[in-house]
Amino acid sequence: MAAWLALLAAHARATDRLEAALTDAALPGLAWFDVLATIHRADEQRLRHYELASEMVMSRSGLSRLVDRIEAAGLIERQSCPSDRRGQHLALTAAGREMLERAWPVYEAGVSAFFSAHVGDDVDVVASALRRVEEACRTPAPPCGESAEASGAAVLTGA
Amino acid sequence: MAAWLALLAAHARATDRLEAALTDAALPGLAWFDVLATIHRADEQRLRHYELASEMVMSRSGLSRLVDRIEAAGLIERQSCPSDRRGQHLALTAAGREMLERAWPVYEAGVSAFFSAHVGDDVDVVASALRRVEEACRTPAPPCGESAEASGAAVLTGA
DNA sequence: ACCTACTTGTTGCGAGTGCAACTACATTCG
DNA sequence: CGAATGTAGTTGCACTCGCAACAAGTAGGT
Repeated sequence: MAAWLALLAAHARATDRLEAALTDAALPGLAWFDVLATIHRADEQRLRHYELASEMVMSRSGLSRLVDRIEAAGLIERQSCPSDRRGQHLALTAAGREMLERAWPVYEAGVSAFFSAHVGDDVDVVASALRRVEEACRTPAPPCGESAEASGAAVLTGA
Repeated sequence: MAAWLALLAAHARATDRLEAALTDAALPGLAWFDVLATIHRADEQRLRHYELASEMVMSRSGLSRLVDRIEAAGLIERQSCPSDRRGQHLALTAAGREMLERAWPVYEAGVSAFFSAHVGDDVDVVASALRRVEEACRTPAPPCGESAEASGAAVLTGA
């Protein structure tokens, strides 16, 4: 429980600081950066809308408006998808790639200063533990319970 | 950096799940719970507004409105403070204490199911690492730099 | 005492988000 | 083929939050 409270507090403080650092550098916020970086990591540098929604933890409507804003800023563009006429590919523009390259060092330095430096040698342990948490919390609610016996809190596992 | 991404993802997924569990149980969300629990932890079960704001990571305006809502629900009450006539003490009502007792088991079970269970034996290492991060990110910008030499990213430490 | 500077909490406003409803398209089944 | 069901993305609405501006009160200097 103490660890959980520490997670909440550390996340809140660190993202606050990082956001402030990005703003000070006249760069877009974490949400924009996350979109740009996620698209950049994708295979062909482009992603379907729903793929992005599953990577980021965000509703489709929120993501739709976020994409609107980033597109209006000229950093990404919507490309109609030939194989599925209702879908769209999201791709970085040249300006988007440039922005990402410009923001990356600031982001990296911020993470280092506000997070990595204080975690120190425990970084691997922390990373793997948090990855386990993320992995376990990824499935929202598969209606048939295949994990309804682990803890006494069956109600909490999705049912 | 991988650890940072894991922190972001784990936090987002876990809080999402926990929030959903609270909603399913017809309980108030994490923010309300945080306020109630923080007041409960305080010495005389009451806190000044600004003390609460420094515990939670929230602006004064946001907190003011949040307190409005919780007070309207009858869970806390504003008491004028005798020693400082502009300030107010925030205290739990009987309904607030009852709500906290009712929410606590659900919250605890959720943290256990979505977080603690997956962290496992590394819980102490993770907790202390995250506490270090929180501690270091707490001070927003003390104008005189007493820590402007630790990393090369002097710009990021508050200046 | 009085004036200035700071602190505490509230309010107008704009920005961002989720839910539910919607359109458009795809897929499946009769 | 044609209807029913499911999926992708957008939009109306309400809600929450932070910033800047504000009223009320305190603290310090002359």
